[in-house]
Amino acid sequence: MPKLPLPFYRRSDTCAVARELLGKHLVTQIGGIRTAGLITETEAYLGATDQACHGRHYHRTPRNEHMFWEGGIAYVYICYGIHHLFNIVTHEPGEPHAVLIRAIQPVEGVEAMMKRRNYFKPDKRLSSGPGSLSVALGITTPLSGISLTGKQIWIEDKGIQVSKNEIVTTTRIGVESAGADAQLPYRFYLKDNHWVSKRAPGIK
DNA sequence: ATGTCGATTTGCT
DNA sequence: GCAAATCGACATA
Repeated sequence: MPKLPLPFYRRSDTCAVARELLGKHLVTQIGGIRTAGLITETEAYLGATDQACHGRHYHRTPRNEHMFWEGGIAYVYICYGIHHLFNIVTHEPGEPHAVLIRAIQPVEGVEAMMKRRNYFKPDKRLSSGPGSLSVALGITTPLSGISLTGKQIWIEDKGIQVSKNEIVTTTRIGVESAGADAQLPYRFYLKDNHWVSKRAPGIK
């Protein structure tokens, strides 16, 4: 199955990338183990002008350096000291845009995911939430900056069609400190899908 | 140097 | 339902 090519990521419309990633497969081949899941939930972070984005005002640090690189690479950072959050960098070099992958539905290597997570039974918590899916797929900060056309992490299009009315668009999680930008509708998830971290109020 | 807080998860009260 | 876990960035000293 072919990997999504670089032009898919190198667009300036990061929200479009975030929406189109829904229904695609996120695949990792780490430590000789292949694991994959269907992307069910994403968030867009729109660079210099987005107050919730690590790259706001083009502010550059060792942690967020990879956000400024070319679209089509991984940006992995640590949150709350323990969680490794996986993002896909979009846009041209110099514009710190990215899509946070917030949840997946396990498809391949479920046994390996359960082992990594120390679970004995499949459970929604296995990979619904950005920190937990990173553990399930074996994604850690040393992988930040690697290409998504390489041999460790990539996206595959399985031809699953996601129509507009199957996508819930709502506000991002945990960005209260971003002021007015916390209200921006930059979070997307598959309606009716079990493997989503949190549902928007009143939406099944 | 020290303290606070975050794109979160978990176990225990 | 709450608080601990504990890295990197930043503010204050």
